[in-house]
Amino acid sequence: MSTKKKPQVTPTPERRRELLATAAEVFAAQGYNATTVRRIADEAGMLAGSLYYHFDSKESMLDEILSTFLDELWQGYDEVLAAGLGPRETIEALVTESFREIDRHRPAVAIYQKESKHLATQPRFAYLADSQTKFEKAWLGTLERGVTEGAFRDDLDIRLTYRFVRDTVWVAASWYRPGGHHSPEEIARQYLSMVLDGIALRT
Amino acid sequence: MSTKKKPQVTPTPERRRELLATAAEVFAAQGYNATTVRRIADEAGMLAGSLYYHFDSKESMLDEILSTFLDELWQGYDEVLAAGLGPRETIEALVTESFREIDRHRPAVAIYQKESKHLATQPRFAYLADSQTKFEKAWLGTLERGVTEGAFRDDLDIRLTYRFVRDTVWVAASWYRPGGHHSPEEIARQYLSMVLDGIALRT
DNA sequence: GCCGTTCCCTAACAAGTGTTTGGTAGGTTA
DNA sequence: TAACCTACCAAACACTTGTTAGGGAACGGC
Repeated sequence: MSTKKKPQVTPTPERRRELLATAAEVFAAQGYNATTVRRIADEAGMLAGSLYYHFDSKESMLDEILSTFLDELWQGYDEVLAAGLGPRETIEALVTESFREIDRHRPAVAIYQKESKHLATQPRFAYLADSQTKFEKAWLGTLERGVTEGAFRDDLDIRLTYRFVRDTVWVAASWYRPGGHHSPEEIARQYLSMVLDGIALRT
Repeated sequence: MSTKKKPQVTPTPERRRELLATAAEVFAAQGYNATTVRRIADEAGMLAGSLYYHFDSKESMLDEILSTFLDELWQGYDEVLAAGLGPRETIEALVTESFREIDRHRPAVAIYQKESKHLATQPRFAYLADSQTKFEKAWLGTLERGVTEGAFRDDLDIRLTYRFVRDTVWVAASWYRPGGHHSPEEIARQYLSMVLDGIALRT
């Protein structure tokens, strides 16, 4: 009468990632603080207390979600930055890589967008602030290099430009859905086209 | 022995706006769900229960903050849309007006950005969904008109363009601080310059 | 002086929160 | 068969949450 259940849900390291994935999904949808561990457990088909067999706190789930994402992000970024490309090509590669990360870690990116600002003040999440500093150095540095080398306009406030480019890319995580009309690369291509050349028709 | 207190803090309708302003500030900084009424009361220099003399719930504070903001926003938008401007001029006016609203209602905008998505599902906040529909109609319509009239490029996914423009503008609320280097109008000018003409140097 | 209004405090409530403890079904190993 | 480990459940814990009820100080009008 009862629904048949798989005798063994999944091997242990796999199961952990599954639970983190569902937790990330709920965190992204409802917000971290608005999400109860009972809700996560519900979504995972178990009871709240059972989560504590796999993780030692709700916060450590969030921690693992964010740090895993950032690790992979910087793996990609560092590769791009070490390639020795020109400013324009570097920006293009960074934007493309960013959209790939959004494609792979959409919930994590959404959580990062919403919560990182006030999380970064807590010691446990200090790496968020570190990452942001590193992030700004990479992007802003590339833009500045682009201005001196004549690739980018010099009549704009460079910090405004930085925030402009940064935000346009990462906010996409709030509406992006994997399996949509466009691939991450296609979205990156069009975004780059808009950011670099504008949406107005050249006359 | 007790600290001297102002006999009357402020007249009654003024006081209400003061409390909403501090509440909005805390909501924006910490997130709505992460904010306790005790924290708001603390910031306002009173105890939690005392807030309920002015408002009947925490949710109604949020409601009033958001609806007040949206009312004023649409007042400005409707004026622009009724002016009968061309597509490019309409976009310029909408962007400028948006940055003015961010300047005036920064906390409300930040809250709206973070919470509107999952608030819109609740009946009480149905007006958020309505507003978003109206918003999309105005912006997307203007962009489409601009494409057919030859003001904007026709080789871009128009919905992608819409989200691009919309996001670049409103995300600014997350970093904007009134009294900074640039006025809202100056920020709007530079943003429009980037969105319309791009950040790459024309050759 | 008395009354009423405004605005806040004190103290508590019930519901919901993250977390812990002890137990146990089922599989694997010896 | 016995011992053991994995992955979960059942039930409770301490605490925080939004909210309420009753009271009281300050002040103005009469």
